[in-house]
Order: sequence, then structure tokens, then C-alpha cells
Amino acid sequence: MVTLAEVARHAGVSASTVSYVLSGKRSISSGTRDRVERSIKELGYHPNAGARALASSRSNIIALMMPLRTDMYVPVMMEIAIAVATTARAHGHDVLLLTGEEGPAAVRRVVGSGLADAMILMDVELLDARLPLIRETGRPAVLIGLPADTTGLTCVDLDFAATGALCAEHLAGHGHREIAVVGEAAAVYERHTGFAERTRDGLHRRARELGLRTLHRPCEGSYESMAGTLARIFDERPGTTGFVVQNEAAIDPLLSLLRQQGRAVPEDVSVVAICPDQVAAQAAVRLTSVAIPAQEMGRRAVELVMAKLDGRDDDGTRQVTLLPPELTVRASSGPAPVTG
Amino acid sequence: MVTLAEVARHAGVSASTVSYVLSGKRSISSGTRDRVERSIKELGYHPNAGARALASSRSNIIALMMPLRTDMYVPVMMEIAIAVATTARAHGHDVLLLTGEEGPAAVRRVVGSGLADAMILMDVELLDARLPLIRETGRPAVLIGLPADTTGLTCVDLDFAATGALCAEHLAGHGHREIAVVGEAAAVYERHTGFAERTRDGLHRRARELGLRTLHRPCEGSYESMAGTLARIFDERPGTTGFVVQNEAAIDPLLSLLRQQGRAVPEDVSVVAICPDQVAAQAAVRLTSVAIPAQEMGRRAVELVMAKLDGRDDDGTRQVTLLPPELTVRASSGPAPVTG
DNA sequence: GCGGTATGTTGAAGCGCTTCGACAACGCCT
DNA sequence: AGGCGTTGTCGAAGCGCTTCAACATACCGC
Repeated sequence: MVTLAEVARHAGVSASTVSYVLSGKRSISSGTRDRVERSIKELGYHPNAGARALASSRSNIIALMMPLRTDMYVPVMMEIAIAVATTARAHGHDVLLLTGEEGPAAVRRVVGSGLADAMILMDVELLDARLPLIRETGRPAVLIGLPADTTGLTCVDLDFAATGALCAEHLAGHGHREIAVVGEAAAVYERHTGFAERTRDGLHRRARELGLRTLHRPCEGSYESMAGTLARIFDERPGTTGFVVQNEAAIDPLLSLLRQQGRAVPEDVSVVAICPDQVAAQAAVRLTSVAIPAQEMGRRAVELVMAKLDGRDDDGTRQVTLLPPELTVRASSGPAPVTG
Repeated sequence: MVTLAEVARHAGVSASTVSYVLSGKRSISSGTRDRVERSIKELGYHPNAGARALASSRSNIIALMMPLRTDMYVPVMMEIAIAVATTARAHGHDVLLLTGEEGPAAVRRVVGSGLADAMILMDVELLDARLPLIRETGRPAVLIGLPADTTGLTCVDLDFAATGALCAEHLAGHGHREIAVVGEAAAVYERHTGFAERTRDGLHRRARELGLRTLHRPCEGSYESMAGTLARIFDERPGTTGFVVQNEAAIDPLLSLLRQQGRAVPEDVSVVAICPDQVAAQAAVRLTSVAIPAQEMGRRAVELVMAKLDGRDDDGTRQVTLLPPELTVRASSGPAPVTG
């Protein structure tokens, strides 16, 4: 392996000069810089990451903690992960992938060893066991998701309450009076992952203001469970004409079942989904949907982390970034059918 | 931050002794070991990763290179990634997540800087641009997938040729004579990601041996493209009674469309999918399928990497590990309908 | 032509760990 | 009792980089 010293010798300068050329922390005459850069290229030099981390106490790595759960919608996680990795690289950082498996201990390990300069946590629960650690270590961290108490924390998330409200408004605007919400799997609510509850509550509140009747039912993603859920919904509220689906896995089953039952979308029943645009566009009926801005969330999280690492900490204000939901009208929603 | 030296002082031993307690590379009397371990716990010591990497030229990090593509089935990738991370942790290693974005340069960077001790590459193409680098750097690497030329490389993959053959056998065994294969998106074949072609070829060969007529059609995952593909299949081969689906995204659309056309599964038409078990079990009809052992692939890849890092290199033999396919019979396949 | 400020470059001191060779202390054998 | 191999511990030399203080040089106004 080529070392900095060899580059220095080759270029006829001192090691520190090479270092300053690399980091740009000191001004260097363009002549020297050129010579050094040429030597670097010629020798195929790559700075040693360990030595760098040791000397500068900066690893240029940020840790991304992902859950292990399988009841979350995986493509969204993946999209966030990729956005995080891509954005981090654009800032000269790499991403360490941590699974939830180790739990809070992973935070301690990674922070304690100086392996990562900062962390991004996904799948945050309302009372997340990792939060105390994050607060006490004081290492830069950004959460994707919203815990119950956000004091001292920086969070990014879609504004799910507004998302729920937006869905209610859209359906109300088309004259629907009774709507059903196909929620996430029951386990998601039990675990108190905030987003599902915030969506539900935001939707309920706005629906009440608009005079809508709502019915909220959790649902596993499978075809069978969707069948059961749907039957119970129409059983309890035969007048239901609008659906909001939050569990992406339930989308295809729902559309299948509705068609099977002879209910046309959007003529008889309108459907609004909360899902990535790609999913909405590829479904059997092109779905009116509120997008989950996975990429944007990942990107923002990294930007916030970088700001902290660079010490431009926005006064510690505006700690919670809620992305405004955007509803795209496609082919699955329309005026409520004229009854009676 | 607590350092090794402080632990040593606290325990009344030398720094090297603490180091040897930690690494176990030298025998230590149980008395000393206890004292050191107690000090470590008491002081909350975590070895500094950078210093360790510098001194030992081992970072205890393995890099996982994932593609950025969106035409691959994401959940499988994710499952592999998580299995890799989990298994790596069990071996005391962490995982660095690299996206395809940087391309081959990422290999050079990560290897050159000593950031990672080894690499695992996913989404390997037949003529992958990363392979020459891998070969020349000589760093331990394992591919998930099979390139055209595997000399000097270690690979893990599902035996897709056998998978295709197995599907043909299953359908032939039930008396089907004309079968259609719904393949991956055309882009996947154009990119020459080996698995799709190997499945196709394996299936064709066995089908010919068994006297089956086959028709292979690539298919994007969307509902619309599946509709088009299906129409063309029945147009060209009205007698088709068996389907093999390789594109997971096409599964739900296919089942929907078949039902819509009044073709009952499995009475009129049998369907065999190549997909993760979970997908097969959750579909509208529980699918007879060949599982994609994502977890197993991730786990194996890490085990192989670890073997290389530990110098137990299995004589360099058995470089290619092909996992045997397993077909699970569920509710979507059965005897071919009696014609005439 | 002088003090003073920029500007460019350098030597040396670590960063916290691993690891090698040395060494003491302790049986054990003959 | 003397030499032997074993076992447990230590000191010191780095690993390759960053960064500080110091220095050399050039340039400015007066």
C-alpha cells in the first residue's frame, strides 16, 4: 500500500503538505498542489481510513440503524437506505448498516468505538429504547420517524397526521360520507410506531370536522386477511363508498376483492392509498395516492446529520421536519355514487 | 473517551496485557483477566476502531455492494442485506453499505483505503465491470450471483438452471404439455444478469427432454404489462395450461387477470412461482413455488468471506456454491385439465 | 529599506492500538 | 541442583495520518 510519506517523497514535499493538499485546510501554491496531485495519481494513493480516523477522530462514516421487522413495508425502507447511502457519499461519507438485532447496545458500541461519526435511526417507536442513549452520548443523530418526546432530538418524517387529513378531505370533496380505513397490521399499532397512529388520528379529526363517518381497521397484508377485513367493513357499514389504504401490501388484494365483488373503482367505490408513487402507478387501477417520500426523507436525514457534523446546527431550532403530504389524483377516486 | 492505557492503569497491568485480554492472542492468568475485565466494565471502555484498524490492518468491516436498480425485486435484496449484516455481526464484523452508484471505483476506494477487509457483491452481471478489480486486488470477495467467468472467484447463488428445470418437471408431472414462462423485465435480460437467463435455459432444456412446448416472455411487473403479455401468450398458444412466473411483481396481476378471464387456478391453469416463500403464501391463491433462499445466500456469503479472512480457504476449491432449489406444492398447481 | 502582515511549507508530536521480542517465574525432567 | 520448556507479563516500536507551532519567504505601506 502506498502511504502519504511515499507520495510526499515522490513529489518532493513534506508529508504535512500532502495532507494539506488533501484536506484543503491550508492554502497551497498551485504549483505544489499540481505536483502532489500528480504524484497521488501516479502512485495510486488512497489515504488509509484507519489512520485518518485515529488522527482526526473522524471516521467519515455514519451509521444507519434499520429494524429487522418484516411487518414494515420493505421497499420504502430500502429506498430510504439507498437515498441515505447516496447522499452520504455525496458528502464524502460512507454508511454502516446496523440491524435492529443488537438493539440499543449497537448505539453504545458504534459511538463508543468511534466507528461512526453520527447515526440515523429508522423505525422509531414512540418510546424508543435507543433514545436515552442518543440523548446522553450527545453524538449527532437524526431520527426518521417521530417518538413521543422529541426534546433534544432531530427528526424527519412525513406529516402523517396531515396525510390522514388530506385523504379525508379528498374523499369528502367528492361527496363521500362514509369511509373506511384499511390500516397497518395490528402489530404495528401495538408496537406504537407513531406513524400509523398519527395517520389514523389525523384522518379521524379531519373527518369529524367534515362530517364524515369513519371506520378504521388494522389489516395484515395478505389476501385472506384483506378478505376478512373487507367483509367486516361492509357488514358493519354497508354504505361505505371511500377507502383509504395505508398498508401497501393490502392494496392489490383490496382491488382484487372489490372487482370480484362487482364493485367498480372508482364508480362505486373510491380508493386512496398511502404508498410510494411507483406502487400507486403500477396497481391494477392507477391509484389516487399520497406519496411516501422515502428518498426525500433519507436525503434530508443525511443533510441534517451533515449540518450537525459541520457545526452549522441551525440554532438547534426546527428540530422536527415534517414533510407536507402531496396527494396525486389518479384513476381510483371520483365522485361518490348517487344513492337512492 | 476511555483508552486502553487508562484501563491498564486502573487494573494495575500494562497496556499490552489489556490488549491480549481483549484479543485472546496470548494466554493470561485468570486472575489478571478478571481484574482487567472488571476495569473494562467499570470504566465503560470501548476500543477505538480507528486505532485498532491502523495497528492491525484489519477494520472488521465488510463492504456490501448493492445495485441501485429498481427493476430488481427489492424485498429479496433487503432480506439478503439483513442476513449479511446479522451474520457479519455474529462474526464480530460490521457491514458497510455501498450502492452501485459509484460503480467499480467504489471497489478501488474501499479496498485501497483499507476501509473494509472484504467485499460481498450483489447483482452480479455476466460481464461485470467490478470483476477485474476484484481479481487484481486479491482482497477476499464473494459474489451473490454468477458471472460468465468464475475463475478465481467465489460465488453463491440459487441454482437457477435447476430451478427452471424443477418447474418444468413439476408441471410435466401433472400432465401439462404447453407451458408459458412469465420472465423478468426485458431490461434484466439485456443487462445480462445471469440468473434470469439461467432459469430460462434450464427450463427450456428440461422441457424439451420432457416433450413440453414452452413459450418464454419477459414482463415488467405492472398490471398493464402483464395484461398485454398474457393476452399475447394465449393468442399464440391457446392450449397453455401451465405458467411459471419469475417476476414477483407480476404474480398478483397474473392471478387477478386469470380470475378475471374466468380461468380457475388450479383447475384450468396451474401456476408455479419463483419467489420468496412469504410472497407465495400471501398471494390470492397460495402458490406452488420455488423459494428464493435470500437469507441463506446472505448467510453463506458471509461465512465464505469469513473463511477467507481467517485463512481457511477450503483449498480454493468449491468456489461456486449453487443452492439446490426446493419446490413447495401449494394450492396453485394441479393436474392439467382433461381436454377434448 | 524597515517593521508588519500574508502566504506557503515544514518538523515533530501525537492519536490509541497491536505485536514482537525479552524476561521473569515456575514447574519438570534428569 | 542445573538446565529445560511453559506460562504470564511487560516495554517499546510502530501503524499512517492530522495538526500545531514555527519558520521562510514575499509583499505591503511608509
